[in-house]
Amino acid sequence: MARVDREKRILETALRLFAQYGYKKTTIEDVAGELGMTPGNIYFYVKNKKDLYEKTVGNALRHWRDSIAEAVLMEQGAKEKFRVMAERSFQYLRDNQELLAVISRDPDIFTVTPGEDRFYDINVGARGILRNILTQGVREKTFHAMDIEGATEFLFSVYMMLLIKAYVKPEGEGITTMFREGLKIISQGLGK
Amino acid sequence: MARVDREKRILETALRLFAQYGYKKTTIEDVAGELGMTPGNIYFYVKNKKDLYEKTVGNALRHWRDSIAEAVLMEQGAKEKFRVMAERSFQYLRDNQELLAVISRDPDIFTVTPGEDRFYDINVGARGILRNILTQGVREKTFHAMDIEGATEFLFSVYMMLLIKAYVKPEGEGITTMFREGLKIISQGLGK
Amino acid sequence: MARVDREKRILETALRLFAQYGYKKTTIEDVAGELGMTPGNIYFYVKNKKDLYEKTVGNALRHWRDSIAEAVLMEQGAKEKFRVMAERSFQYLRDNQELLAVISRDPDIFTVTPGEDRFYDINVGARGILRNILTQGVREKTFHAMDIEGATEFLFSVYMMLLIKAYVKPEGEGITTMFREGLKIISQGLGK
Amino acid sequence: MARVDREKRILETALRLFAQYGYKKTTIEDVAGELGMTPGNIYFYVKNKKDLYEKTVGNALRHWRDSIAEAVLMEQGAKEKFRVMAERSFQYLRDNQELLAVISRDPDIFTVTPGEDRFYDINVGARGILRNILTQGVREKTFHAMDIEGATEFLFSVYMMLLIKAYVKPEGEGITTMFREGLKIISQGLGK
DNA sequence: CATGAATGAGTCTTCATTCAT
DNA sequence: CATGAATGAAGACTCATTCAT
Repeated sequence: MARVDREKRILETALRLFAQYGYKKTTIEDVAGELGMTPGNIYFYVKNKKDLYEKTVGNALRHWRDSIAEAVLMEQGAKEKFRVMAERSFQYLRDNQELLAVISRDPDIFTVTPGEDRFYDINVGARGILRNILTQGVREKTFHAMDIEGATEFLFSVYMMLLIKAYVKPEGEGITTMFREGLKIISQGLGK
Repeated sequence: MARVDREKRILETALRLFAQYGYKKTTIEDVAGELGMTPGNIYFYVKNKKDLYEKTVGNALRHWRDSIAEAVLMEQGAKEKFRVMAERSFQYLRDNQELLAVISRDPDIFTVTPGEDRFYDINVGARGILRNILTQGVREKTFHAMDIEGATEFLFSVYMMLLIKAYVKPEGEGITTMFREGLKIISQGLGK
Repeated sequence: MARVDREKRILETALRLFAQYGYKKTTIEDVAGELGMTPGNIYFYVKNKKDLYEKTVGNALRHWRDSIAEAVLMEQGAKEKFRVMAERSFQYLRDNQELLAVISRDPDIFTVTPGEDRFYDINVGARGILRNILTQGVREKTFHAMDIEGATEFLFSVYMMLLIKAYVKPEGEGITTMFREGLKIISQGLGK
Repeated sequence: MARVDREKRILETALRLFAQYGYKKTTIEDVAGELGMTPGNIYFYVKNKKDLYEKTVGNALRHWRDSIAEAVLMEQGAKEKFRVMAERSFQYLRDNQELLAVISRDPDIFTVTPGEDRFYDINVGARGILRNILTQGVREKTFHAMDIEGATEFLFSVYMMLLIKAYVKPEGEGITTMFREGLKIISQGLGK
């Protein structure tokens, strides 16, 4: 029990530091120091610096994806599901801006490279949620007919970009109008 | 003359290496070696590594912006200008993927932070082109009424994102359908 | 009983690992892991890493020496004894190549340093067997007259070297002809 | 000129330290400190710690081999050449016991592994000298007929072993008689 | 007896930067 | 202008060893 707790604390601390300083500038010593332990001891829980990073990000992504999936499950219609998905993502990342900062520094996290993907299953899961909603919407005739794969990828990317802009680099209030306009354009383009 | 030429060669080489390896992993020695000179000598042209990076990126961005401005000037209608702007960006970056790769690694390049902006004037110029087109389109009633600032920011970001996806991280042919679907949604949302 | 058994298993495992990786690269954790125990627990049976090494080697050398002594006891003539000694060494080490590998990595094992010798008594015992045979051979006039001490040391060293070459670093079949030629030269030089 | 000199000094110092402490326990800092330079600067001349070791040993072996080759060239008959080769090796290593110590710690230096050999050409060269002498001796009927390859390998190994015993681990005066007896046996076995 | 966890001292290696020549 | 050489500070990683539980 204790072991798992300590590992959890390490991953949380690492997430915060990676978010703040980036991979290169975050040292193992930083992480250890913050937790009142020694650098060497980190290696008891983690193989590598890279391993620490990957465990940290994977962990955070998994929580995020699960939170969204859970929220979507409670709705019925495609439009509702789409709205809830957007809202929950928005809220979740508002409360977990460290994850967002890490994503913004390393957008390859969401790149589904054919073959060797660091977070393959998580990525597949995240896109799967969106894909299901679009599929349902087209079937219900709530959405225009569309190429599901392409639209999924596009919306996923646009949405992540918007969130990053919104939270990570808040350029004054301009962000709000950008948001509003962007969603308007997307909605007009998407729905019937 | 010689001095300027040599500086130009340095910036070109640096761009290629920053694009390929990123800021941290590109060493001054890499740049020097590629040019057949010594690390020490680089410091004759540049104050430090960060200075080299900023000169390199600024230089490349300026060329890009000028190329687009020039193309837009030749057209009359807003729709035409919009189309030409998109096309020229597309072509220019197809031929200068190094710039794109650098942008993709450091998206803050386009963040217009009030006050301390590394590439403030270039960013203002680039957005200015798009803003003018949208303004003209709304005036001509070719486009829906919209909040110009917000829409500019949104479209600018989406377009950069699409280009990065297209050129920097080509995920097979999936990118093509994503492109098609994305543009369709945007067009439906934008035009009347 | 249990205690002794566990210690025995530790020494056997350690021998295998020291043989494969050498002293420095063999970690206490390696040994413990191989046995399904923890590094800390090793220290219950052994004072030190060095202590582990010395117990391990000493143990293996003792078995080897005893096996040879036993075989030699069964023969009468010096020539027979010499032959049996060589054969038994050959066979024993063929079945215990780990010991050989350790010797080959740390030939000082056989160095009889006056005073502080890690394996003094074992070394004395091993050479004693050979010395007795030579002494008997000279007395029986089966062998040339010789300086017993010098010849013992020489033959002991050559024989160990041959075995190491044969088993530890088999350089293809070249080793066979080297063996044949070497023994021929030695025999011609030794016997009448 | 200066560069080569400094590299030479590094290799000489490294040889002394590797001889005294072995590969693992010799630190880059030791080498640098001994020369009044910083660890980092060593890496200006050498890629790696392993690279330093290999350059060091290769350099020393080459000198040794050349010295012997030179001496052998001055003699005519096979017996003379054999004697001179032995003598010169003996003398050379008496004056360069650091090389000998390194060899004794890492006998694989002389292992001609099929394919990837760290000191392949030097090994081939060294054995070549001995092989030529044996060939000539057999042709001149000064030596018994023999398998040249096998005999070369055997004598090479025995000789190296004797030298190591003689210089690296001098076990009192016993070594002298061992030497005498060993050479007597070998000579009786070799010559007619 | 055994273990999990922690420590601390070492060691290699990288690289931006400087500067005498 | 250019170079070769040097520095110094940082940072990742290893592992023997200890000890409370």
